[in-house]
Amino acid sequence: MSSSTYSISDLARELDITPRAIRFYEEQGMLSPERRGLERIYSARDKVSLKLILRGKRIGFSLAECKELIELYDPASGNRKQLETFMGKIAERRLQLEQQLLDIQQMQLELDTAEERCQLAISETLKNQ
Amino acid sequence: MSSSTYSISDLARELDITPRAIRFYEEQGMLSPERRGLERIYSARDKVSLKLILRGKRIGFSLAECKELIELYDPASGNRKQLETFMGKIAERRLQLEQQLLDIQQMQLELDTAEERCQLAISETLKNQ
DNA sequence: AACCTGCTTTACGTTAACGTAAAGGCCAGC
DNA sequence: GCTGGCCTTTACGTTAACGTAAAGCAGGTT
Repeated sequence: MSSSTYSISDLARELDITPRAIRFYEEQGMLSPERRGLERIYSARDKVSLKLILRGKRIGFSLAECKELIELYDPASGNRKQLETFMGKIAERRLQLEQQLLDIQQMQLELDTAEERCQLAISETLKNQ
Repeated sequence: MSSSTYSISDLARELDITPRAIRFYEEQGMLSPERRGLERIYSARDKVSLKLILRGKRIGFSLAECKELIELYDPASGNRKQLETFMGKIAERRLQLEQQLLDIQQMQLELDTAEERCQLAISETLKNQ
């Protein structure tokens, strides 16, 4: 009960993922929770890692990339080259995002005209009934 | 040579995808090019479909969703319910994009401080040499 | 005729990110 | 002492989106 520890299902519920996923992330070396016997005991730090994973995923990073992301938060890693590499990836993803925005805007325009055509067709159909 | 027809490798080069991918899209019912014997002959319309697929993918749509997207451009499809369904998906993706932007901004902030800490650590190291 | 180039089909392989089933340990409550 | 819940491990299964290898046709070149 020491204020900020969690069971696996605690975290699963709170972060809205399955226990299986959490164990999988551990299997991939992204987490290493304490153990009480067999039971996993997660710390606040583990929770932060999990949140990083989820955020990374939302942005479109692979789990491997999310792992690098977590390692940046590891005090043991003062590696500068890695940091720069990673900032590069962030930049890439930014460019991708911009492209996605353009794509969405373009689609929006096209859907607008498609919708017009569609509604026109519908009203024509109604007339002839 | 009738002005706007293409071979599979023409399109592959131009759109920067593999012939294998193009055939795969056909296998999924997203394309149905003419044939001259066995050889596939692509029209301008096929090219548009391919571009729609690629744009859809960039936005993060699955091929199945891209297929729906293409069907919206099919004159045979004046189906309104489908259109509304699809506009819904677009809206969803928009929300996702907004979340992605927030995530990236958040990461950016955190990386900024991480970078500071890192450079501080580096300069400390240099002092001690 | 031999060869090369580009196209074709068939079909098994691959990667990521888990899902899911089977089998069992540990403890609270009835 | 048994049931129910939550935890565990092991291990095979799944989906998407192609990759890749094998084998062969068809047409132009040397």
